[in-house]
Amino acid sequence: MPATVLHRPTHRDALVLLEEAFGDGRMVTLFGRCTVEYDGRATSSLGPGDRLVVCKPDGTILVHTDEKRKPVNWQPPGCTHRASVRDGRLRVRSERTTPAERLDVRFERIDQLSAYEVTDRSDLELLGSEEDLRRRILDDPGLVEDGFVPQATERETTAGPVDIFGEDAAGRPVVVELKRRRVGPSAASQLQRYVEAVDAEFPDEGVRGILVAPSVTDRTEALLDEKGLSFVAVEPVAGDERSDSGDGGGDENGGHEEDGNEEN
Amino acid sequence: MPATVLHRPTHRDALVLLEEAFGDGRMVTLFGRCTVEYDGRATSSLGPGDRLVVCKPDGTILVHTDEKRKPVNWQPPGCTHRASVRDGRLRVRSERTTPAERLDVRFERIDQLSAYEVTDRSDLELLGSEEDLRRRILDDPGLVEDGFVPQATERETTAGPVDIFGEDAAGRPVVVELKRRRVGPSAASQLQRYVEAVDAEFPDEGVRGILVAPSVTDRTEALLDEKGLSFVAVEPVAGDERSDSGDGGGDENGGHEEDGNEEN
DNA sequence: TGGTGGATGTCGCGT
DNA sequence: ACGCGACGTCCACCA
Repeated sequence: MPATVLHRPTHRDALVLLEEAFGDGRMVTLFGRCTVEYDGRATSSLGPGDRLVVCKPDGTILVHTDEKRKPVNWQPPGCTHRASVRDGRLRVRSERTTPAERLDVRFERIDQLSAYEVTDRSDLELLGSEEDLRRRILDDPGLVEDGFVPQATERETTAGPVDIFGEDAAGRPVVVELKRRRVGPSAASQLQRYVEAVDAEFPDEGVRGILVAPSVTDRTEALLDEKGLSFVAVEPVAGDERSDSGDGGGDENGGHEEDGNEEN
Repeated sequence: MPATVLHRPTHRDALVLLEEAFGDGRMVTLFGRCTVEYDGRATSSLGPGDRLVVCKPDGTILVHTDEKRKPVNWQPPGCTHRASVRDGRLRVRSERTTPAERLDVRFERIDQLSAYEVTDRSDLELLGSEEDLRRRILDDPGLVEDGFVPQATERETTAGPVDIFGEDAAGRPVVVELKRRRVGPSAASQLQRYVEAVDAEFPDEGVRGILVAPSVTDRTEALLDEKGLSFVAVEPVAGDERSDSGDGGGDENGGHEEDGNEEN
């Protein structure tokens, strides 16, 4: 029984299924009119409205409105959720400690409650992260600069770990900070902190700092100049100069389409 | 009709309701076994598994597994979603430009499809943000330092906007950076950037920088010292010294409870 | 458990 | 549209 659904259940019927599902480790979705109160790292209050509430077996709760990618309220994994009926109304409460946080969802009307058996899970494979950029640089250090020799990754300094530490053609220490996308001032400051820390380790050796990213903003460029730091433009993945390549077919007719010969 | 649900629909039946719902501006949830491909700012691939897919009328798509608060895949608001059936299988595609991004969800099995009419919406009221901390300081500048006089908020500098700009008792310029929670090295660097920028505006006036937050990490403390910056401990909301007050009742018995006299 | 930094971060606000 | 910084950021990793 992969999915159970109750249409416009009473609050008591909803309670029964909810507790069953919480016990089973099933994922639950609730849709209806509700209010939400949160207290913990901050405090928030949300008046009545129609929302989708998702309860995961790992303790996560999400409250979604019809807009935006982020939930309007939530509780992170590891929380304990509990359902009850007060004054004839369903209430879902989620709590945790460290930090102490509580979320209450009170339903005025329940349109639908579903419980899902979740069995399978695959791992996400992702390409284009900073990790991929690092691999690219280590494969071909010349992308940073001719004669650059990487010596360590995540090298510890008093200011924190340096993405890539190495030497330039002249044998001077080089600190490389990697970013997978266009960067702002904070990246320049981060690099500067690392360079200062390494500079204290290697006095009078003229430690250099190089920011490697697809691009930088103007203000960041100025900041780098000011601090004597460099910038080198590299994309996180090889052929990716945002060339908008691919999509070689004029398909994608809108409307109601059933079956189609186009691959992809 | 606030909620429509199809239990184990055929892929074609699902298609019909999906397109109807996309057209109506209804919110949709799909549960079933699917694969997900994403290409855009990065590239990702997710093998078969049981997931909850949420499609919002504003163009948002979320793909949730049974774990974690963040969706394993998603598309932000403003995207265009479209459903089709290929080789007898439902596919939901979401696309946008700037940046060019595409998400494909292909279903192997559909356990449930629901469409919800979302009518009402209230605004979230939140307490304890940096904004609240700012109000606290402006109400009582002595929290920062005796004799501190705020002169401007969000004051522009070449390095960006300063949270609170003012003068100390001796008439020296003061840059205040606010953080609602315990801070790390990046906040110290941010303050330093602002102080340098203001210092260039007021040469030889000895511009001061003060970080106002609940607390700082050790390394950040050292960083502040090194740069001649100060730290002042202030909570974002008044009575909030994380005193763990309240909860003055031994209620909260677990288990199946229907109705209860406890308020709250 | 806390520190540190990445993220397809998202989001709002200003230019 | 881009720049910039906040966020109840979340999250993995590591001491």
